[in-house]
Amino acid sequence: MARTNEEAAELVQELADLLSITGGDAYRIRAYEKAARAIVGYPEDISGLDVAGLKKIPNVGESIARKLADFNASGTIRQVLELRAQIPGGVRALTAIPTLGPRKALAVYRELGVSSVPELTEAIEEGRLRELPGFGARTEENILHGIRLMQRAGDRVLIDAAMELAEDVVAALSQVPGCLRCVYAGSLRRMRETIGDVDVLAAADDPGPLMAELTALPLVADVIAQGDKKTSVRTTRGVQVDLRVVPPESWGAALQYFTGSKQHNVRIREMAVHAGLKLSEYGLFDAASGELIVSATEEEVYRRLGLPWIPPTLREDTGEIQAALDGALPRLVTEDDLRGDLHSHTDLTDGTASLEDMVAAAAARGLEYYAITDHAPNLYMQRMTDEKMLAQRAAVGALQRRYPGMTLLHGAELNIDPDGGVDWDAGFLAGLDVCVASIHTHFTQTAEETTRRLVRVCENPHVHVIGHPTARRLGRRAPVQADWDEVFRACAHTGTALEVDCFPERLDLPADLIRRALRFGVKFAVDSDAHSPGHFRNVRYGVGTAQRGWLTPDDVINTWPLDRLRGFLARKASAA
DNA sequence: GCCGTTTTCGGCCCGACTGTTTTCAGTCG
Repeated sequence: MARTNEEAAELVQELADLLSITGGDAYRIRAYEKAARAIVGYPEDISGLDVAGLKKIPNVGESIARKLADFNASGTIRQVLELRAQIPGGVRALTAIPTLGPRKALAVYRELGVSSVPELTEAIEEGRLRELPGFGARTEENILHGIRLMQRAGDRVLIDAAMELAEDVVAALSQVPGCLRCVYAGSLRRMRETIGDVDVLAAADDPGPLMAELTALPLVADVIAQGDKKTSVRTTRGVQVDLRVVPPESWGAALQYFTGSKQHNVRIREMAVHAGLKLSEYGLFDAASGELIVSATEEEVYRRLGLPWIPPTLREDTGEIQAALDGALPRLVTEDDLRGDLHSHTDLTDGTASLEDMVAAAAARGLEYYAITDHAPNLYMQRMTDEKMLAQRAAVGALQRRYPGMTLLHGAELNIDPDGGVDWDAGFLAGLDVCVASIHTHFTQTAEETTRRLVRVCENPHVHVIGHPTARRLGRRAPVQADWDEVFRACAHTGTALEVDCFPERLDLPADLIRRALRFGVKFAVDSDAHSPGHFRNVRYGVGTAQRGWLTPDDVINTWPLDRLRGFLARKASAA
């Protein structure tokens, strides 16, 4: 169901992008963008809605509702097709390059005929770009830097896109008669933040029908390879899907093998060799006799090697095997462990849902406590004021009466200024239950400056959580540079938690830094940063990242009972 | 194009920063 909304939202967003290139009214473009975000976040599947139902989506009025009805009927939007005919798709792709927006994209297309990233790179290398009015050497340099940033993400896709694709494929294949089991494996099962290709594993005595079903899926653009054991396809969005079909008795060994990582498997196979065994995707065998020992479940395979089952999110050969041998594997935090959420937005700032709808959705998640933390005034575009904040506090208080089972917390997402200060003074901040503070500007300070900035904000007695600490956006913006050990030391010392932001393009703090911070005794908050109810779906990815950072429930303050959490929040203020 | 305790028109996401310019356009959050 999520996909319908996302496909529709993508078309509306494309409409906004194309209009911004052709030069439409800015407010109209913004209206499309707002609607697109609201559609993604809308909890209901829009495919079953008529015009009247569609108009209930925030920021969707008569005109966009009719376009969505058009989409429901035909799978596309007529105006999008018309605009695509005027502007090549490659030109829109150019606007994905950081520092290159719609106006510059149109200029290079009109003046130089450039309509793809490779053509743009070539034009820059030939020095043709700097000839255009409004362009110069620095512009060329910045664009090249932006292209490199994009290419570092390479052909990998964000985890949510890969996950939705994998779940669709698994659902389709599971329906095939003779399919005994079907799951996704590979880096997706390990919850890597970006995914190169999607690995799907199935068990069946006869692979034929499964291979046929995969190649016949509507999302398949072309078939790369097709055989008895393995079939590879590329989807219409350019993602490769590999399907492996194994006999049912090999299931455990195959799942272990295709989950990886490669490095983890190398170590595990070495252990097998030392024990006089041989491990392959078909099972664990006696090396001498070739006799099958175990293969049905992952647990059996690990156990026969003297190991407990190792969670997929830890299988990176970064110490998990030794920990398993020592009986010291962490009890990883799960989505079920989360009692609360400490970072979310409403339409008072840049969220797309009302306070009432966000709180209702939080209650539906079964949360015991939920913090509303809209943006603070220094992020000027959000137009927050003291008055709005106080009015929201009153509204939260009134709403609390309707939710006896869930405690509402009122807070804010503060902006960390270049020196480590925040939006409000101590007096105003003292009236808030919880404060997240985040970097939203000045991303290119030196490491020394950013370190000082973050340490200083930790020392603020009213700041409880540092939001998306590296401020990275995968494929869009590099992380800020800092002496992280110094920051972690300050967090531990001051009792400031670090956020694990669940947005797929953030997943910030990243797993490797989480693990490093853990050594300093830092606590964490796994937060949705939801701007609409639909964003609560992202929590699984943040939990995956937390697991990759080896976090246990005790490390994550929003798994704690409310009393313990309040103690953590209060200790900071009382230290002032 | 959306929205409305400012209600069917006239607001709406404003200000900083960068790089290119001699006064401002484009991009970003």
